[in-house]
Amino acid sequence: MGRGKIEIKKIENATNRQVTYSKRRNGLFKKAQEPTVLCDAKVSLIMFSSIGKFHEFLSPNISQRMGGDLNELNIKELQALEAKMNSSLLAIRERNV
Amino acid sequence: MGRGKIEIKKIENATNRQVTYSKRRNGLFKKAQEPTVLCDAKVSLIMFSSIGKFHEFLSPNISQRMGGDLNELNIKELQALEAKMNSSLLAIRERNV
DNA sequence: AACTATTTATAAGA
DNA sequence: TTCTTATAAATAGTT
Repeated sequence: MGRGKIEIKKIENATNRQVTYSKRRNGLFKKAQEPTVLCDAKVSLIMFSSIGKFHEFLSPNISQRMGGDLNELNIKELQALEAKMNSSLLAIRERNV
Repeated sequence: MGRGKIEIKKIENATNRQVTYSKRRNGLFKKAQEPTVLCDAKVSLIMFSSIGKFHEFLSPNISQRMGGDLNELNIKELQALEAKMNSSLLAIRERNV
């Protein structure tokens, strides 16, 4: 990466840490989106920065994506998972975390 | 990437699609783990392959990670989010999706 | 599973 | 913050 290899350890300077977080968040979101297209995968990605800022990526509706491959019971479980995650995310958004 | 640029569109061959899913899942999990160390971030990553196989990455306990930076109300919200996600994940694991 | 030619991501600098 | 660019890292196609 960049101008020379880095160690994977906490970046102590808060400004540099935030800059790296933003850059890597962008990269990670792109890397999360691509297999949803290439591989017909479902991906849910939730991130909090060290100062508690919240970001998420969710691939499109899970029952549409998985519809041909899973039986009806599994689809219901997946929908229940998605509903619970969505309600949790809504709760946290309302608190403006 | 690799031997020539690729288009981001669904890989039609099922074997190639599964191979690419596995390679990219490994890469994505590494990319998800690094900012938890570098940037003191919290990351939750959930993936389903096109055949419904489930994989996840969760960074360590959120209240420990965020403890110094958020007020008590925010910590409780985050713990509630984590608890709901964990119960959802447990439910889906029990169905062996 | 491993290799490797290329593309992609990104750390540091401007 | 946004852009550049030198270098490290990821990976598609191949073996």
